[in-house]
Amino acid sequence: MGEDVFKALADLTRRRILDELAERDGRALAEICAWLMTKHGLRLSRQAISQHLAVLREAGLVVVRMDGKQRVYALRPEPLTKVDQWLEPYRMFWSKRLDALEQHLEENP
Amino acid sequence: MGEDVFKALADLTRRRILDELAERDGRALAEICAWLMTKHGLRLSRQAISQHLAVLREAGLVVVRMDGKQRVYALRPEPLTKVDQWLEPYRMFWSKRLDALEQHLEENP
DNA sequence: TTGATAGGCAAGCCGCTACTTGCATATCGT
DNA sequence: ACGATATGCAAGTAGCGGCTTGCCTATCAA
Repeated sequence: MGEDVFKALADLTRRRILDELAERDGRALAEICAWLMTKHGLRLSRQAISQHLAVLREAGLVVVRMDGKQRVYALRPEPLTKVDQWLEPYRMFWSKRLDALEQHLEENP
Repeated sequence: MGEDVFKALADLTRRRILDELAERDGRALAEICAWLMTKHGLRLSRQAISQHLAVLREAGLVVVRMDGKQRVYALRPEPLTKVDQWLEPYRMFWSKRLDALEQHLEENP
């Protein structure tokens, strides 16, 4: 737990898993697998996805709930605030350019 | 160019370099090195930092300007908007509480 | 109980990545 | 022109990360 969130997000498949959980939270491994296959055409073994989920769990981005013989994965977006906070000082940079653009358009209609 | 921004951000040292450039933009390699050493106690060779900067350049997060025998690196935060955009759907999760608080305050002034 | 379903654990493979070392190149000062 | 400064390029290494395969466990259904 508490592993680097940025590293967890570095992998596209893991981001897709999070996206999937953001849309429909509380899904079993098999469901996530099937969804990745159909939507993104990924051909990954069940274990591959399972290991990705383990990484997400390490980063605290996901929690598991036992439900019968299924393990239901649920999104836990709190660690993403660290990314959001890190991003914060940079936001002024691209808002500055937008401001400059706006001003330019106002002065040159 | 156009390499994965998320992968570029996965490394702590690279994030620190960006942070440094965000504070004081347009710095030479030697300056960045010295700063990382003193502030974070890192013991990395000049080449290591140089390679990190190459990765950041690949990701479009940094541009280089030749200035005499120095190469001045400048921040280019635009690619970070991709991270910001990806983060967007998740913001509602942690802003829900703030929204609820606001609504409560509006209804109970 | 037996079989089928759902998934974790462990070991191995391979490519990528962070880092180092050594060499080459270009610019500035003298 | 020469040495010092500032940096890139190339090759090599060690380790990590993503993936597969094989085996084991646990739960449900008949």
